[in-house]
Amino acid sequence: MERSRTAYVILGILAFEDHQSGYDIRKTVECSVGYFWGESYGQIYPTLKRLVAEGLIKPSPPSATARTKRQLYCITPAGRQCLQGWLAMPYRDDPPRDEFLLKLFFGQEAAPGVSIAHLRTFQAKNRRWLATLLDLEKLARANNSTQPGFPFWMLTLSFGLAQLRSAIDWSESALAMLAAAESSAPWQLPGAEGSSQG
Amino acid sequence: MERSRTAYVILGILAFEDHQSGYDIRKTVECSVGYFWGESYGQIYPTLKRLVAEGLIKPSPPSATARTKRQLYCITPAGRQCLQGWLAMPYRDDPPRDEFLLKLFFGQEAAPGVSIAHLRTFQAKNRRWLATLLDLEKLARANNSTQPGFPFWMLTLSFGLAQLRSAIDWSESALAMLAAAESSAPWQLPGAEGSSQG
DNA sequence: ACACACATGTAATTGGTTACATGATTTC
DNA sequence: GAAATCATGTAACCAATTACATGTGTGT
Repeated sequence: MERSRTAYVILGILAFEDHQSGYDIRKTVECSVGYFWGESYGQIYPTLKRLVAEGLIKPSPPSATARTKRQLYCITPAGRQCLQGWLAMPYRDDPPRDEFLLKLFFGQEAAPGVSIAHLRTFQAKNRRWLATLLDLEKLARANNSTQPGFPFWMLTLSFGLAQLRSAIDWSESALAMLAAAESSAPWQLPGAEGSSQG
Repeated sequence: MERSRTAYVILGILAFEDHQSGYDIRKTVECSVGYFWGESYGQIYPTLKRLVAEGLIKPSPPSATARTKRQLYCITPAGRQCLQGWLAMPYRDDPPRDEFLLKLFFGQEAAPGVSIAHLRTFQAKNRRWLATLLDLEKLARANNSTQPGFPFWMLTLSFGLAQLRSAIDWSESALAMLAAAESSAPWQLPGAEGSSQG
């Protein structure tokens, strides 16, 4: 019963905006749930066919005004029901995987400066994300605030903002700590030449 | 050059504590980086063999006091160097994947109460994690505070604590919001019978 | 006609989990 | 010596990415 979650993402996206192509769906995913979910074409197109075969979505007839051959889809009642069923099931936690934290954890084994560099990258990425989400928020408030799903979108958005702010704050103090430690005590590395001066 | 990260996790673990078996390593992973990384046996054992073949780790001879046949390993100088090389490379961001947020995002399509239930689960899980990390922190401060890697461990730990606290705070307000919305306006679902009172 | 971006699709690969099978140690 | 747990390993499977191949529309 439990299949690839790509199917449900597609259903979810089509549920609040019908008549999208695979390409459209990918883009919609990117700029709505992109902060916490991703889908690739290699996953989307096959799934679209399967969903059609199962009657959960159907190709929508090209509208009179359409001047391209792109295949658009819309969700069927069965599709909505399927989506609803999935939503009601307990969510599953994907295995945690954060390579940044992993490298930081092993920081003692790294050459001097490595962890600081990672931290700076991390900080920059998080700031960029923060800016993106803030833009998105403004945009959403302006254009979509009457949509029925709006409160839920805002919820996930505010989660992202909170996490990012907390991550950025943490990275500040972490950087301060590492910088202080490095200048005061350029620690020995078991197998690295201790030459690079502070 | 870039291979499965399992290899580096193993190297990293052995780098600060030698003479561990595959089983040990798994356990060590779980209770050190478990908050943000996981490894399965199916991944660890084959990798151990490969690492031996490549000379990055080696089986340690059973000590005189050992009374079991478990195979222990230690890291070689080449292994340390390999680890160091990997640590110095930019970390890669794994594709984001958070099913909880996904379901919350589609909350409008869900039956009443579903999102609230997910939120409560989320909150409970986060509180449990928080307790776990706090325990871990106490333990680490008591036993390992003189270890050279300690500052880095604390860094990842404090990151986890900050993220969890922010997540819990958010979940409080999110729950409040949803509860208010549900009681004031039990919204219509497009395809659900609108019977359930309150 | 040509170039370029838009759009769709597929095949190969992979990193990883799960489930299963089995052996070794301890405990009662 | 039977049961329970510790420990090692493998085989099957799977979701998902990547790279690639190709078609389609648009602007010049």
